[in-house]
Amino acid sequence: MTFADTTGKLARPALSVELTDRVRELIMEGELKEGHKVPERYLTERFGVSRTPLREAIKVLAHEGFVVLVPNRGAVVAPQSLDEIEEILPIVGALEGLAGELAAQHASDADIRNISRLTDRLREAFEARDRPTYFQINQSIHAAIIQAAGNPALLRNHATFARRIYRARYQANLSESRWKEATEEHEKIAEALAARDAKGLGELLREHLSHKMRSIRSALK
Amino acid sequence: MTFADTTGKLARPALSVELTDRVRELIMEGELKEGHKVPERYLTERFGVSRTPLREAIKVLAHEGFVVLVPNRGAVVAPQSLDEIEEILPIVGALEGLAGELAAQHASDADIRNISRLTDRLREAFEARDRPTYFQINQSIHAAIIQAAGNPALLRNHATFARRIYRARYQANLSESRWKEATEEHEKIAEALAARDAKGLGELLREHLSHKMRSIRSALK
DNA sequence: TGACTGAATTATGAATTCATTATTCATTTA
DNA sequence: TAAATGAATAATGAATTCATAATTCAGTCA
Repeated sequence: MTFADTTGKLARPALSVELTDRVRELIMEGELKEGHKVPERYLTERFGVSRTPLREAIKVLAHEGFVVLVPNRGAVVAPQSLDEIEEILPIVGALEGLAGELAAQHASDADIRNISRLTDRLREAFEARDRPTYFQINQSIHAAIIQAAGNPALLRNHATFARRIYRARYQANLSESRWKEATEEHEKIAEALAARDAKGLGELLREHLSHKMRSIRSALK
Repeated sequence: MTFADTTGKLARPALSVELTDRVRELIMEGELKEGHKVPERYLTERFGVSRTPLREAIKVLAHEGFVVLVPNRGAVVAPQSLDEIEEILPIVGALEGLAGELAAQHASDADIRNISRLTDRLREAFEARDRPTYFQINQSIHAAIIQAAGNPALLRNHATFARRIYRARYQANLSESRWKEATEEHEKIAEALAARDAKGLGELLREHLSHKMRSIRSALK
């Protein structure tokens, strides 16, 4: 007997899994505000479920770091302090650095072309000073590199951490000079990938994220 | 109103948190065998709890990757294939590399002396060809470096991944030549830390783990 | 007024119950 | 005999119930 699911559709996922994603979105979108309690009753009514699967979801979100459990007082949305970001962003950097090394080894030529093309568009968005487009392409590039690494556990773990600093990473205003520098770093990243320079790409990505950290730090202070 | 807990003892942690640790131990010790179902009924009776907190624990373990949820068929202990290890160990390497960089910056002088002393004892255990002691000290050194990094999120995340490959990492027999090499690497690691060479230490740790991966791969093939 | 007390209310943590889905196993049929 | 059927059994997912802890709030007293 095997669990292989050739249809992929007959059994729908457990409610708690669905709820984990939905509640996480509420936190990321800021509807559930940091420092506030997670309103169990409201959420069960909103999603039309009982407390059991919701509480399972909250346990998982606590493990991801989105909420903090307080014994006998439920869960509180974890605050997004600068300290939090200083903790998380270096981890994202280490993971993206590894992703770069793996991507340099495992990426398909199509992956590389795709990232190269995205990098060209990133440059165009910078030249046009089009921030929303820039951020969106930037995000696509980082996602594509993680994807190209071909390591599912890395992909999942990165996603968890990246989501926690999503706003800081993509909504922090960056200075003109840092913006230019970041664009140039992305071009070097695309080159290292095309050259399949694993070590170099890993190093470039770690530095890129480290610069990003510096930029956020100065913006928030 | 604040949640500060000056006593740290009055409220005991939720059952589900306790159960997460207990069940994880059962998996790590091999009592719950990979590929087998997680026996809900047996575990509730063994621990004297109801299914509710146990199932919350299982959800968290699924998120950690120790078990896999199968809709309407409960949870299965995740297999420890070579593929799994090939996925996880590089992530541990990236995290330890970061830990090294941070430790080089933030470690106290006492931390450094402690790790240096442990490294001396590691050398002695190698000279005596005392594998159990070597493995135990080895583990202490890696744990001390992560600790010294002073990043709680990194500590937690590393622990989760490290536990998943615990057996492979510390019980895989290593060859005489690799053993010698690993011991020497540890001495370089201690030196780089003493010199507070962040980049160098990060690089050394990433390489150390990468060699470990190679050693496990050849042992399991 | 303003801090304190304690009953009423509410929320939480956990056990239990219930509906649904999977599994087992005896029986039938080719 | 071997495969197929379907009733009986067991396990799962989710809702509900229950005991306990926290919070609120009216009343008391300085």
